[in-house]
Amino acid sequence: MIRSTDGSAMPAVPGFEESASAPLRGPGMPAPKRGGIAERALGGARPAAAYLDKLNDEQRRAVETVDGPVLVLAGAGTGKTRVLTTRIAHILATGRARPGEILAVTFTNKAAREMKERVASLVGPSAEGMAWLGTFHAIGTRILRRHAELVGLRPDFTILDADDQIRLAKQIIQAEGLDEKRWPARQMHNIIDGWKNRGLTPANVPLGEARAFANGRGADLYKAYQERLRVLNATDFGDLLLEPIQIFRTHPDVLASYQERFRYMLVDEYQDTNVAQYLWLRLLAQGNRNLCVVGDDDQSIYGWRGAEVDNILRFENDFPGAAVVRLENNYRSTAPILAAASHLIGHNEGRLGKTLFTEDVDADAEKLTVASSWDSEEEARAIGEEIESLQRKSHSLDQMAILVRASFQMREFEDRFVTLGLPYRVIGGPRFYERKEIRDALAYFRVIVQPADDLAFERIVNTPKRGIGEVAVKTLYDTARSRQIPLVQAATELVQTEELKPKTRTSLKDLIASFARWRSELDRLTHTELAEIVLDESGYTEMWRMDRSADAPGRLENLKELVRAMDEFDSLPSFLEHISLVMDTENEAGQEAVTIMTLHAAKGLEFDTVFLPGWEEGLFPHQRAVDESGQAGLEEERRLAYVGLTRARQRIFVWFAVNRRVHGMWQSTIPSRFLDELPEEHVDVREQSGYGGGYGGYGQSRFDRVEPFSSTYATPGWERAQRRKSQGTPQPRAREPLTIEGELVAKSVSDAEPAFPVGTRVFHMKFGNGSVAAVEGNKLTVDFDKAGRKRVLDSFVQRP
DNA sequence: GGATCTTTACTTTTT
DNA sequence: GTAAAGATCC
Repeated sequence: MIRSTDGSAMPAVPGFEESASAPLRGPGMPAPKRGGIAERALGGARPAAAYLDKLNDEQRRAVETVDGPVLVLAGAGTGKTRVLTTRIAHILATGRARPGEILAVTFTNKAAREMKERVASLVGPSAEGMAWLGTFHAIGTRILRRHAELVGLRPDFTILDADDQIRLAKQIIQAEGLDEKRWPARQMHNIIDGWKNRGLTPANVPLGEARAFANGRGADLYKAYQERLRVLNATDFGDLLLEPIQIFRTHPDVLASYQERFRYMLVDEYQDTNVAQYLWLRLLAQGNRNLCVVGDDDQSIYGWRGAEVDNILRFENDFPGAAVVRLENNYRSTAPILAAASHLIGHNEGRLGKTLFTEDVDADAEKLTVASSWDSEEEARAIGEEIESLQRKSHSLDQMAILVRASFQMREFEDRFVTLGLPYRVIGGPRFYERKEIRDALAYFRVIVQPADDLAFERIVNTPKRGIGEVAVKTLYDTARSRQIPLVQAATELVQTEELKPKTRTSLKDLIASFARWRSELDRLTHTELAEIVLDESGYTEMWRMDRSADAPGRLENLKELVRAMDEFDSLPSFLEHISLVMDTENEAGQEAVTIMTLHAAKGLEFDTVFLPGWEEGLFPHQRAVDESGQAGLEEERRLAYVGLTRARQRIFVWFAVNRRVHGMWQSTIPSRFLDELPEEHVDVREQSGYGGGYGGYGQSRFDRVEPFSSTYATPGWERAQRRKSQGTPQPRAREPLTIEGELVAKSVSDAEPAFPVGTRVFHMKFGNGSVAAVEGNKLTVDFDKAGRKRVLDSFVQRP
């Protein structure tokens, strides 16, 4: 995110709203209830201990139980963030620790930012000294940079994002001569990511799992991947946690220094921690055990990316004697909403168990509305009408949200709202820094700052098109790989030879010269000036200006936006450092609008009115969750429903469509089992007429039983995929000889004594046989029998 | 090397 | 149905 030097949030820059991340305190994140408890708690600086008055008994206990392990089970809307921030304020106010001695960890940058702001509102500017308040990854990076050399990295290592990781995985797969179709890079990335989430290094991946990928070579590929990262002086996101764990384990003195430094530790959203994060925390907490974790097992919805609800369930075992505080007093929702949410989540087993209650006894509180439509288009139309009707009763659009299970559902709402002229905003979708043009531009900057950044160089070497095609890139790679040098350096050497076609050679030479020039101007120009020059001289902006496609102007606008965003930082490296971790931009509040987002994205937010469409079997609970994770999957889906319900302050509309288009085919649906898990006494079933049938009164459900649709997955493609998965796959043909480490070392050592002295007969793939006329380091001048005199690299010739 | 055709996936997604 | 990535053709 963009922040000014004093740490306050900057107004969002226009254009950034396309990034569609949740606003800081825009419509999605409303300010606390006017005159409400939260607002009073936030009300400016006040004498010490006054902050405690604003808490209820349990919250106060959670704040004041400062020493020793504490588990705070905070239900939805029970003032979880307030407890965390007040606790920090309390520790500071009572002089137990200085700001720099508190470790406070969150999952998202947004949460970290909010926490810092709220602590600042309680304790004033000293909150700025909280250097260790941040995301797991930000703090991990900080630790790793300090001790990088202990794990074979330089302190200026680059952090690769998912895109880079997949490309790296692809290179490994190719280098190993595996069939890219059978073993997709994306899958390899997922597997490695999963291992890293579980704290597994290549050496301790369970044997069975290591075998599952690439005919038993899964762990080898992981190892190769890690080795590549070292060569690139890079880490991926998983390493930001794994490497510090490694350091802590192998260097007790380093661990001890951190255990001493962090006098108090706090963790937000503990139910979302994965094994690696758990191990990391446990190592740090073993010192003084002043660890306070806050979470809600009922809101654990990230199991699919490695979160272990078990971490929260077994906290008391890990930290015997832990104080457990339950926050159950809900300040957000009406009684019927809480009753519905509690009733639904009560169908899950294996909970720590909390019962939310509210002191708000509004006799007029609305029941939940459950309604159905003939199909998904009708559903969007009906919800649109509902929104307009609320709008006429002067409800703010900012206070309405449509929470969907899967992003494809958003489209029908968007289509409908465009027709109606109803303002909406979509949260989620590709982020600003994930856009192609932004990533391309960043790649240029990365190569300038870090010439060894091969992934960045490869990305832009032929973007815009400059005649450096597949063949040329492959030649670059071969050279780089065989000599263990970065691509840029390989390119520098290759252009001095005649390995490449003259045209290719010239443009590669130009590119390298450009990079050298830009790099030399790094100190002379401001980084924004340089950025503009780079984008201009490289022909990158020109490329989009020439592009006649509809989105080209928008992309140019994004590039301008990028340069504007860079202005907030004081140097190119600091900008790059920032964005690798904080791929996050502010959303301006702008016009009043309905929010459309996924249930996952909605966690932590609240709205007066919440629409929950698509409650159909197969979609919600999602078929795949049930198929792949069985009961556990179903329970996670139910928690997702719980999260959805508890986002609402006043009213909820649950919707389902009788027919929905699945992969382009209309299919009839079965109403979600979750509908029947809502308490009847708090639900108004809206009888729908107009599509025949109707429902209610007959069948097993209160909702119409419709023909079950044939499983989506009974399609030929799916079956093929299943067959492929289950079959033992034969070793695909080796595409190119494996480059073996020993050989490589031998080659680079050979520099001292030429492997091909003058007069040696050599063979070159392209130029045929010839004899060496001169040797200059690794460059040979060879008189070829047919092709004449050429300068080539020694790694391209062999003895005949 | 670039344009065009074909194939494939298609839940959720932060860092 | 659709969009993006990959393969194939020119």
